[in-house]
Amino acid sequence: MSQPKRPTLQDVAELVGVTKMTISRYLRDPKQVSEALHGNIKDALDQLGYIPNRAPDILSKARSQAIGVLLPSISNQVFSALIRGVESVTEPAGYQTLYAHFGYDMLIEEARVAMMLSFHVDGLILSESHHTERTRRMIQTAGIPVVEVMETPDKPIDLAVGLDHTAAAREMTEAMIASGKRCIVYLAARLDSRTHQRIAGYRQALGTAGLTAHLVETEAPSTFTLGGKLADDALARHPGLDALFCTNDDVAVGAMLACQQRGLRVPDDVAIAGYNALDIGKALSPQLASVVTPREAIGRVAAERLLGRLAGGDYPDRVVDLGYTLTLGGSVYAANRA
Amino acid sequence: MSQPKRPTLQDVAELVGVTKMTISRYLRDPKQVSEALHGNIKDALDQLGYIPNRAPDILSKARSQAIGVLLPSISNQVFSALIRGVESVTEPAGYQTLYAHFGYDMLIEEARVAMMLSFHVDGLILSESHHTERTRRMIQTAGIPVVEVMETPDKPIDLAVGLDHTAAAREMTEAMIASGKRCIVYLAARLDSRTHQRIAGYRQALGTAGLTAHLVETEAPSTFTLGGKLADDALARHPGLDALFCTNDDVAVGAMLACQQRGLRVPDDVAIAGYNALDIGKALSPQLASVVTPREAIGRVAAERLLGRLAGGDYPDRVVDLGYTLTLGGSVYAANRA
DNA sequence: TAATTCAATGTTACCAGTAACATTTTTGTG
DNA sequence: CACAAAAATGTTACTGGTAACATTGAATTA
Repeated sequence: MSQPKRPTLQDVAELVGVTKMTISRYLRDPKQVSEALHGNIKDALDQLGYIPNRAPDILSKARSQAIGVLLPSISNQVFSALIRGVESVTEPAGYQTLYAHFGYDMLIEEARVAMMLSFHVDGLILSESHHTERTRRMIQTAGIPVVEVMETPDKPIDLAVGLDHTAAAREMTEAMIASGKRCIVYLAARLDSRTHQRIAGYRQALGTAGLTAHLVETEAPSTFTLGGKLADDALARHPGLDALFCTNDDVAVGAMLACQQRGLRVPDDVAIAGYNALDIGKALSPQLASVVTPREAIGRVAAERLLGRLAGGDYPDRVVDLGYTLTLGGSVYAANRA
Repeated sequence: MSQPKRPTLQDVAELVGVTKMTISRYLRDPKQVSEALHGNIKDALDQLGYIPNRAPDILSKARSQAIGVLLPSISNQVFSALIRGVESVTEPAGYQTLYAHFGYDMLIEEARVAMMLSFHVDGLILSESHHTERTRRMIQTAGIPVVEVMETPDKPIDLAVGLDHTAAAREMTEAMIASGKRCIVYLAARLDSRTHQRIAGYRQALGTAGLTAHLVETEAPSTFTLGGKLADDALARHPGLDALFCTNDDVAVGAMLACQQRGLRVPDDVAIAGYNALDIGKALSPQLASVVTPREAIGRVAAERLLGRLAGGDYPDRVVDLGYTLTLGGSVYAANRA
């Protein structure tokens, strides 16, 4: 259909009557070119519809001016704030941001990392801290900076920014115990590494208090309706339960609605806690108790450090812990109840 | 840190003792290389940690084997199914899928299209049907196939796969009227083109029935808590309202919870309808009435046609309408109520 | 056994932007 | 006005995978 092939800098240069180097300079920094040419170059660029082409200078090992972000799942509310934080830094710095997702699967992650590297991204943000050996080697070989986000791994590939999920889950469990609950069941969906860390924190708190852990778990990805099913299972298997600690807010919302539909009062009969403090929790009555994670800040700091590395910066403290807070009013402590 | 620079095909070739052309052939199709060499090549590839490099053949106008997908917002539940559909086609076909998001902003979309084109994606999937003139021109100039998804535009850039939002909203409104509702208020958030189409359908149905349209709207992006606020506003401004048609399920869930917290019975006092049929709607009681949109199918068909175009295929019927269905039981008709 | 065919591998050229260096033009100053 | 300094523009070389064509050598056939 469109016969006039994609124009090159050469085409633009010929139209203006200069060499392509001058056009290249204009594109990178107009101040390097005499003002007299600005108008002509702009017109020619516009007339031909020039589209930048990163391939040549990616090839001659300049930089791509792009960073890659790998997400376990696109369309997960948890990551929208992370992305906002990342782009609040990369955008003004003139870096493009490319996304891919790997469905919580290390082998797919490996393939996605290979793709990102095949496009010569200048840096990577990974949102998991468990990788295949080949993934680590590829990144090492590519020699680009990497930031692992969300967790605080013992052995980061390069840098890491996150929070201590074990501590957060422990503190939430302790709060439930402090409110008088004695039979706290943990509802777990997809058993990724962060879920395991949360379960560990939950177990620690129960152990210290001399209470028993009860897990109701599934490999299925978490959804609201799954939360309802898990709550039903928990009530059937542990009739004496007086609290549910859910691995995330999706499950918690489903669980809370299911409990209320059975006529159980929250938090008096059953306390319920979630994780991540999504907006939906605030729309419920009582409001959902949850762990507030600093996702936007994590994205921002991760991007700052990544770009810092690209600028030659050094970060001796390779792992940053940005902490968390708890919102307990509502479905755990009745105090703030509407 | 890693001084041994990224290995090239040349490095691998020298290790094996052949030319890089042989390695290139092995990578693209091992059958083209004698079996005797397979083991050696594999070992060398592994030992050096070779990472594919798309820049050279992108440059020499071969293809990138990647397609770009532009989403209004990453982390929107609506698009997870779309992506699943897309990748169910692109993955087996050996195409990589790159994502970017533009926050419902045509100018940001323009920048993202430019980025995708600067990386020489072979095709694009756009999830909006309104674009800047420059965006259209760039795509035209690049000469790559494009599929616009979700809507059924009158003048697609190239191909389009979606559904008729006006008809869907009209039918949902008609169903509410048929159930006896007379004062149906539309709750609208972010006024993107699909929202406008839905509002048009809502107005058509009301007009035909001789009823009056009432809009409560905001430019803010939709959230669950926003749904609650909009419902409160609607109840204050239209005390006689007996139904709420919400522009999407997020708003509808917030609205329904807010109504129930005020002691209103759903659907007897207030019927509530959403749009998109997300999982959360099924966790509510009564279940949320909604418009079921074939998002996964849209993604699949869009990707099939995009790859078809790349293979030289032609599609005289440029726009495909994949339809919709309504789920009415629950928050509109009490019939299926739990 | 010579001629033919084909599989396996090698050779060459190419893509387009830009870093580094070279040259030309303009500006500034005594 | 001459000459140095600075600004503007030009020239050259480089990047690495692969299409297209060339060559080699082994197998097959008349």
